[in-house]
Amino acid sequence: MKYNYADYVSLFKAIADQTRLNIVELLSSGEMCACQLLDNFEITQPTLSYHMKILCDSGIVNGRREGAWMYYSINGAVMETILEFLVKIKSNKDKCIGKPSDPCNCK
Amino acid sequence: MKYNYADYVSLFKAIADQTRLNIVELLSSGEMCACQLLDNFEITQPTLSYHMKILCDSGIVNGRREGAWMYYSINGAVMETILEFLVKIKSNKDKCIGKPSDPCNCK
DNA sequence: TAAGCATATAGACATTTATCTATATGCATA
DNA sequence: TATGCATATAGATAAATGTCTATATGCTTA
Repeated sequence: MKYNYADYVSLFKAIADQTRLNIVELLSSGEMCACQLLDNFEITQPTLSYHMKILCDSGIVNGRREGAWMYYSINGAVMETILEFLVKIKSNKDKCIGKPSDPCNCK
Repeated sequence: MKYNYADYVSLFKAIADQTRLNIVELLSSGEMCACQLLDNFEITQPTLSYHMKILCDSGIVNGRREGAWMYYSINGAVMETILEFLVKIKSNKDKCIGKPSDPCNCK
């Protein structure tokens, strides 16, 4: 899948929230159902549902329905995509050997 | 430096904005001064200043004053910290061989 | 020291976000 | 099929966010 700029922003937005980052951490140890997740927070069920929608829409989390239950898990491929993006940003500078520190040419 | 939970949230918040993610990408090719950055956007100088404060406060970007000018650059160590955090989240699941898929025990 | 430029801060404001309560939907089972 | 449980959606609302204009601060140089 090809990611554009706005996609990356929505990926980072998805994990730029205390509750959602916590959810992602919980899911990192394996699939969990919504009610199990809910036990870990002081939020209402509709609020969890709202957060899960944001996480699923971003692609970071996969949802799987099994009867009445929803099971959620981390999407490893999307995590990999984020990692590659950050590695690229981090290493661009390192690769640039002997870059002249251009003086600011503001008039 | 030791990072806690709220720190990671503020790191992701810092790059969870179109303008700021763009700034970070620009800085990935090396140090730039504020006025150079400003040229790349359709925002006012105070708005850039607001974004740079968020990026610097998070730690992702370093600021260096040289007379009247501010020079900004990526903080590689902090980028590395983010990467390690995401790698941990991604790999937790992979490491878990033969994990029983616990049935949901909601009553 | 006075003027000018680069950057930061303050205050106002519109938009977005996270949360709740109430209610709808949809599956399972008595 | 009627009831109950798991989850989703709608609507309201308070707080946070991103942007602007106006102004302050602070360095540099004529």
